[in-house]
Amino acid sequence: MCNPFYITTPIYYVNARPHLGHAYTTIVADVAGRFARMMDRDVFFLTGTDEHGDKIVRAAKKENLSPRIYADGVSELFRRLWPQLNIDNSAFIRTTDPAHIAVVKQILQKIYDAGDIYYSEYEGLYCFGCERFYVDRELVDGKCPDHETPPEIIKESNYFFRMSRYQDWLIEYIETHPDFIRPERYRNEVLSFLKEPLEDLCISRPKSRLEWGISLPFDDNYVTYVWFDALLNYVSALGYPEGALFKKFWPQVQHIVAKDILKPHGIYWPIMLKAAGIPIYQHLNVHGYWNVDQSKMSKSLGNVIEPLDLKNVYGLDAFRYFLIREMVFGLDSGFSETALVGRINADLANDLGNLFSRVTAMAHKYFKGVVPAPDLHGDPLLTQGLRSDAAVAVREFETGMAGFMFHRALVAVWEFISQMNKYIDVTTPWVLAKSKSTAKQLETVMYNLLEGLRIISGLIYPIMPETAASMQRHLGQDSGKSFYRLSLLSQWGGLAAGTVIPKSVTLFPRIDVNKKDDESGDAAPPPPVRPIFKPEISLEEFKKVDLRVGRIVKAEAVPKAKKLLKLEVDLGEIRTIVAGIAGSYSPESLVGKQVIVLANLQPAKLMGILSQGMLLAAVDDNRCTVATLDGVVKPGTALS
RNA sequence: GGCGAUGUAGCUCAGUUGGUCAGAGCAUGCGGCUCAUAUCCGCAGUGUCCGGGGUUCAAAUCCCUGCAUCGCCA
Repeated sequence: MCNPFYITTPIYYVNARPHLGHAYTTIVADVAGRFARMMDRDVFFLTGTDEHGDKIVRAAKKENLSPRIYADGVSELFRRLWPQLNIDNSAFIRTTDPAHIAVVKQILQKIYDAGDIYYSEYEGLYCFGCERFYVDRELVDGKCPDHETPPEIIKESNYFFRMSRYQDWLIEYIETHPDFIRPERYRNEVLSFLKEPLEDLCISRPKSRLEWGISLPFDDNYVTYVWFDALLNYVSALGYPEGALFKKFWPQVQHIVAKDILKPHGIYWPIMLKAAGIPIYQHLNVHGYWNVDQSKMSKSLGNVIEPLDLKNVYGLDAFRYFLIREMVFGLDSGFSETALVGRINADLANDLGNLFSRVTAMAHKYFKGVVPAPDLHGDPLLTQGLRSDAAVAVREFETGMAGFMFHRALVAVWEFISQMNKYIDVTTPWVLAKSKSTAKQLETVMYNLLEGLRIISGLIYPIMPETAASMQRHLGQDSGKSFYRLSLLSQWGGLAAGTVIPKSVTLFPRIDVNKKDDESGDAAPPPPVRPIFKPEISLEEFKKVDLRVGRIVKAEAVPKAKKLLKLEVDLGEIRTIVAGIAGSYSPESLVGKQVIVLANLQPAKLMGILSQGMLLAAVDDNRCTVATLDGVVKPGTALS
């Protein structure tokens, strides 16, 4: 195979858990990737997670985790979601991967050496509470909107990427490549933004403010601005600059993003590529938002419905179909259970499912499940009718898919499904079956219908891969083969006469809307918020942790420290432990308490005191509770 | 505040260069068929094409203006 095709989703920022928007983008990428396989192209499909930056540090702090552990946990949530959505990605990149970090440094150095990065001092309004700069218009009455305190003017030096130098180049590039950014509305948005002078991009953060990032190769006092780091994943994942994947797939790349990150992808990214001497990507495909209408969600799952949970209720293929069919790529769409059920009943159950069921049932009734041979010399109305309709459907499907107008591709398929239903009505196989004299016509009609189903099953493959395979099996085909290749679908007559087809099947059960309403009478408890767990470890790894029972024998406040207490704890031997629990415990209340101590933690100095271990405690909204035991045991007893 | 987009049947939306352009799907009503998941097929609608003004023989389609919603920018 040649003709490489590279498709990407954005790497998702791990400050939030996966939601419908992430799922949509990734399903679209999956659909585009599977379509490329239909075209016999060699596909590389990349997704992953973006993990650096101060928002991650803050999100981690909220959960009382280190940025690394926190990012590991959320990244894992994404990684585990994709198989549930039948996402066929080739790789999953993380910006914390060492290989990615190395590429970022390499490219930064290259751009720096070329003179497109410079060092400069500037002044800004900084809120120490938020640990970030604000511009005037973000302030409320001159105060930070979160902390309601006036920000301070501070000076800071940083590195800047000379984007302004490439402004005219980019404008010209977009104008000479009309569908570089599509749909057109987003291209216009970028162009209108570029009418104003482009400011250089600050691409560093001093480590005094932020440590969670990739160090600049030419100044170790700074880390890289998260967008500059993140965008480079698209090339680092391919092993830039010498990797075989990079050489094969770049720049045959289609990026897919939601409209909120148009600017980084439409402006920063092409300029970064240009500055780094890398060929520019093919297309940026921008989609809109899903507005979730909670009022049109049934309450049977709880008060607030996660749209993603509906895939478990109604089936994954139906869910994928709905997302691809309902949203006009580029525009916003409404998401509701009502709309989902409407699509399932009308399009999937009534039109496609029922068509499949009635045709295969007739094949059994009239031919004992053996595909008859068509009579090619009969009435052209019978022999040719569906043939040209199928050709039109395949052609329009291809145009729609290739142009990222997925809903139009599906409309074309459903037009053909409708023509199939009409064909049955016109040819009336049940009448033909009554007389021996019309046996040939019946054979032709049934062959054409079964052949039409074969083509439909191939066309729906990228959107509903499971249903496509199921249809193939029920047409007596080997569903493991690449039946979805467009070259096979554009040719009529691929189904062999004599093929034995299995019993009829219900592809999509109809959903009884009234029944659904009855069930939703009582409000169920809200679904629990699933916590973020750290990545799995082995028992061996856990055994490295030495937990002991300790008894606090002495406790005193540490001078000048708000939160710290100095404890002496009996673990069989007396240890000094400094614990940050003064906000919740007075020293005297602790003496005599039985606690759990991490005994083999590397000692650390806190306020000049060497702490030889750590108390286990649960922290909830800044209040902390020390872990104790259910009964009294000897100090120094190990926990396991 | 600047720029731009959108405003078409109950709902979701098509309508390329002004002249069968007043449409599709869903929902509604009626009729037909019985192979099929009470499914399918046919028929029927209803619309001040956001309001107002203008250009033209002719405007949903072009221009101006107002309103509403949304987006980007400041």
